Amino acid sequence: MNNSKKQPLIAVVGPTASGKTAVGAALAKLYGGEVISADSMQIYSGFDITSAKPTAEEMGGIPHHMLSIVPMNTDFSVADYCRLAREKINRIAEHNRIPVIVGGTGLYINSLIDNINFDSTSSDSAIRERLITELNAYGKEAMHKRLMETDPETAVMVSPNNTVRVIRAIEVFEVTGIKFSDYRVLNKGTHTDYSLCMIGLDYKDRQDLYDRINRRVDIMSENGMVDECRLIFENEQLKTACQAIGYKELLPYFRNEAELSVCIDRIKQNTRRYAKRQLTWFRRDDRINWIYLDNVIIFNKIIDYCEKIVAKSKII
RNA sequence: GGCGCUAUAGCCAAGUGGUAAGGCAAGGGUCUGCAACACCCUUAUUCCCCGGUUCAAAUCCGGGUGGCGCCU
Repeated sequence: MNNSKKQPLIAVVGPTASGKTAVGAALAKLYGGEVISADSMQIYSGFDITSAKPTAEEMGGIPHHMLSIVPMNTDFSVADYCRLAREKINRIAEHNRIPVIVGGTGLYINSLIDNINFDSTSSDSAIRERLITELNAYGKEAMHKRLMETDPETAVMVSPNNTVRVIRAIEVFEVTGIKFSDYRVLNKGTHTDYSLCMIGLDYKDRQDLYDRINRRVDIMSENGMVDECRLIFENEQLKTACQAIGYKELLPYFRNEAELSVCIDRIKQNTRRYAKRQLTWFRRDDRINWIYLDNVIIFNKIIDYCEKIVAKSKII
């Protein structure tokens, strides 16, 4: 009912290599919008080929935001993403244009549209470093036990092996004095600021997606991914960006510890697994209208489907 | 043609008389400041086939079939 007051927003989501880039740009063109990328690796400058950043041609003259906005050697987090992306959305809205979120990083997208609150300081790198030192000294079971004492709800949910989450939960408690389980509830967005239309791209036959992924890795390789990563390997001190698929699998090759073809196969495999994880993230969101691309050969057909979905959502 | 070795999941395998380890791949799931991260769960009623011995066989015996190696 008060949907009309909310900012309309289109989101194009899906696994890697499903074709989001082209669809996003086409929808932005169709509705007079601008694209906001939601990709945790395309955020970094450099890594143009490796992270499959849209080319100028693919952007088709449509403004794209949140691409190449931070140097590779800096830390970046969801909180930073939400803050910056909201600024962009507000500016686009002021010009009465439609923001089109396009990306595969589920955490970024959900945090943004579901209004999760990251404002209160609840991160402290000094404390985190100390906790990691303690983890190395006492072991993961000891850290998990410590979490169990202060916050059993979270401890039960998180395996002792999942040291990343265990440490974060302890960190939140030490910084804020609030249990992570309560912190989650407190910061949970109670509403969305947007009048949403979410479109998901996928393939009914998983093998079709995997074939696309394998092919794309070969193409990226032909287009200079290896040289791009080698240059970064030789010149940069990466922080968060060192997790990029493509980069980390090539490291053994740069160190003369593995053959290139083995590393390329590894990139394909890790990309496939990543796509699978993306799908489990997005599948649980029933706001998403899925389009299955298996037998769709003509691109405009996809856009026709999208148009119908957007019309039905009545956000515009 | 003769001799020897071998056969366990999609792949690599452990198991040599007591009721099928493990790894990889695959599938499903979790996710609130590193998320292209991290983690969790599932996956052989059966061990190439046929017969025998035994309370009990993937394991021992005989035969067959496939693979590998050597000899002629």
